[in-house]
Amino acid sequence: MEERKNLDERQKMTDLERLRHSAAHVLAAAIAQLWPDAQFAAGPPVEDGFYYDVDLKHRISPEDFPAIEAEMKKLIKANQVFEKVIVTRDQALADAKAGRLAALGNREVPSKFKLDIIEGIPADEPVSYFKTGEFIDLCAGPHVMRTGNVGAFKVTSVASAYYKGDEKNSQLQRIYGTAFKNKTQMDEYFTMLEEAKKRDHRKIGAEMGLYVMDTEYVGPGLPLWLPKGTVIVEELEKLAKETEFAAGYVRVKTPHLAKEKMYKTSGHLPYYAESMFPPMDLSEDRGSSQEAIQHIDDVAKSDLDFTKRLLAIRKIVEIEGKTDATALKELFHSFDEKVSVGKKLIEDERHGNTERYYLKAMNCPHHHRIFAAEPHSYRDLPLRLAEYGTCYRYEQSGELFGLMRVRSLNMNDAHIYCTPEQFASEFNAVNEMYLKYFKIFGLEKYQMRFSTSAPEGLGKKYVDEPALWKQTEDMVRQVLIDSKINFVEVANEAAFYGPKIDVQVWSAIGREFTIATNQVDFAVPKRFGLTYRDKDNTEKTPLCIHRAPLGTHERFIGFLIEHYAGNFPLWLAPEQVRVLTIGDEAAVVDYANGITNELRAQQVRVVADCGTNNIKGKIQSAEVAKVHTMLVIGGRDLEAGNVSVRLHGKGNIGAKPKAEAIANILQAIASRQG
RNA sequence: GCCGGCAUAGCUCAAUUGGCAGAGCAUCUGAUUUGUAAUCAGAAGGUUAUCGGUUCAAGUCCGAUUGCCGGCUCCA
Repeated sequence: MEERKNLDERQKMTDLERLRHSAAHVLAAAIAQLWPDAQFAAGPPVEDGFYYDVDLKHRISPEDFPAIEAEMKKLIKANQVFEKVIVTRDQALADAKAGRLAALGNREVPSKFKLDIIEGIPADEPVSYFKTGEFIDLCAGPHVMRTGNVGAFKVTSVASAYYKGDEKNSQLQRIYGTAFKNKTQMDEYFTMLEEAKKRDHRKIGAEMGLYVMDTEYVGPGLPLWLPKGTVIVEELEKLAKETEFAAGYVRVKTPHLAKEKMYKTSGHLPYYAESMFPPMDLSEDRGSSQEAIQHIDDVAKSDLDFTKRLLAIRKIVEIEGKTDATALKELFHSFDEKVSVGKKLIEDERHGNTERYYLKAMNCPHHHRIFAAEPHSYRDLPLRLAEYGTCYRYEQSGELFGLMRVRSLNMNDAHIYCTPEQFASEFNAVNEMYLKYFKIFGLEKYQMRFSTSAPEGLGKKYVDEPALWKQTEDMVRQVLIDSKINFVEVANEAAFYGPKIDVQVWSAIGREFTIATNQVDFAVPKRFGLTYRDKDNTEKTPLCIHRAPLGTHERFIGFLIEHYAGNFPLWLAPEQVRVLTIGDEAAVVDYANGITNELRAQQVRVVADCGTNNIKGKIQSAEVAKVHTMLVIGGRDLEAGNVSVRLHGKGNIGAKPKAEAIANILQAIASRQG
């Protein structure tokens, strides 16, 4: 559920947010005009505009937008004043019951969501309305002065959302719109959207042949990297490996799955099981499990009242492997006799000869076992284990999104085991590495989101180690402050094992992406009993830093596609150079092939186009394929020992001696520039 | 997973009230011998996502399934 903003925070709204918030009221008033029985929930400004959640029998569709916009236009033209009215709590409750809130007049049914919201307003906060004409809405403000201040607006889409974001609550229609001071700014916004659409990684990825989703044979969210996409994958790996090698990392390789014991020990199962693929059961003797299920089925049949709960247990036994005795007691206490048999079977199963394997959703436990494989002295630390590890996460079907949200992912992962004394410099070095990468990719805008725990989550969402939480959070905060890195702190979003930093970057067209992560782990190494021998000859548990500066191949490349609009710099370009001949005279073709071979011998990704097509056609196809550098070769070039260089999107830059052109290409690739 | 929308050739899109599935690009064949963003001609390409239903007749109407898209919740 979204945190409720207090009045101080509300006053901090920017002018644009205020305008959009007001536009949301105008939208609600327009909808109330068209459908008087509409029940409104909340209508805040959001990043690109605003929305209002409404409960309405009529399904609003894009076909309704013109009518809604027309109503809004009338209200804006009327230039109604946003009039703030402070009311007593009783008055507000009475009005809500009379259906008067978020409405044009009294109604037969109460304004149910507003009623609920009033009840949630803290006692020390005043209750206020905003009135525009006959439309009265419960609202703390702030607003613009008049509806006429909403200069330009558009209703953009409709989607569904749960009341207060909780799936247990009723489902509402969320009407999205956007608003700006004037039409010029709104046009700029829509131009940006158009640009984003053109740069959509799914579109460009398909056009350039970078990856495909074979949902029929492989599965949704499981991308296949085509040869051209694999080039990018491997160039990024090369960059990461070089950078990590220089920073003192060592590389390891681990399998894609592990026994259940791994994730029971790590503590991931209770926190993370939902996000993992269901386990593979390799038990030699599955009898007990089958028997338990059979028994439970029989019990279920024997008493319909309990069917539902029994099926829930059956599911737990069958899938989750959770056989919590307390939960069983609670559910079955009135069923002692029947249940005792089932319980016994389940216990047998738990202690039985089970072999359950999970596809790994993260690499850390494997790395922990590598740490555990050999004894360590404080002299070995920090130990930095790096791996481009393939993980599998069972993302909900509705979450999958091109390369940005997938079920198989390759993480630029590493785990740094260090002493508390080493922590600050190690953590800082990781942050420095991020900045280094940002420079290479030309990312000017970034922000680190520092996520901390919340006291009420200890023992539930987070491991119950209050002292360690405080200690590590303080350490991280200090590093961030000392290094003057741009960061914001958000409470209650940490990983279960420690505070974390998510790195947000903005692409060339200003869209935000969460790319990388950097997490502190003071809990899991302890659970695996990892230790090193310290100077004082005692065994101590190391701290662990999880870090993934390039996130996953999948998301990072998705981001890069948009960032570069598919026009990759030379070092990343799937096809770096294409040699184009003018005609197919043998001498010209020989010269072209010679250049092609020379480049290929230097590891340059080069293709020769020596066919009989005319040069315009060859250039057209090279440009469409976003080939970075085109070397055009005709009789003139052959005679002079030149090549004519043409750069994608930049046009012809003229003839150059062959050796010079090749040297320039090699230099640009080696320096990862251009 | 939930709500809503969508699904026609490799890609982008056509197909009148239900009445013979079609075009451009890409592909293949041949011709064209060309100086910086598309040379010409021909061929091939389809159980209209899948399964079921209504109908004399279904790409078109109805139902289910799968996938994708926009959101919600979640997240690298």
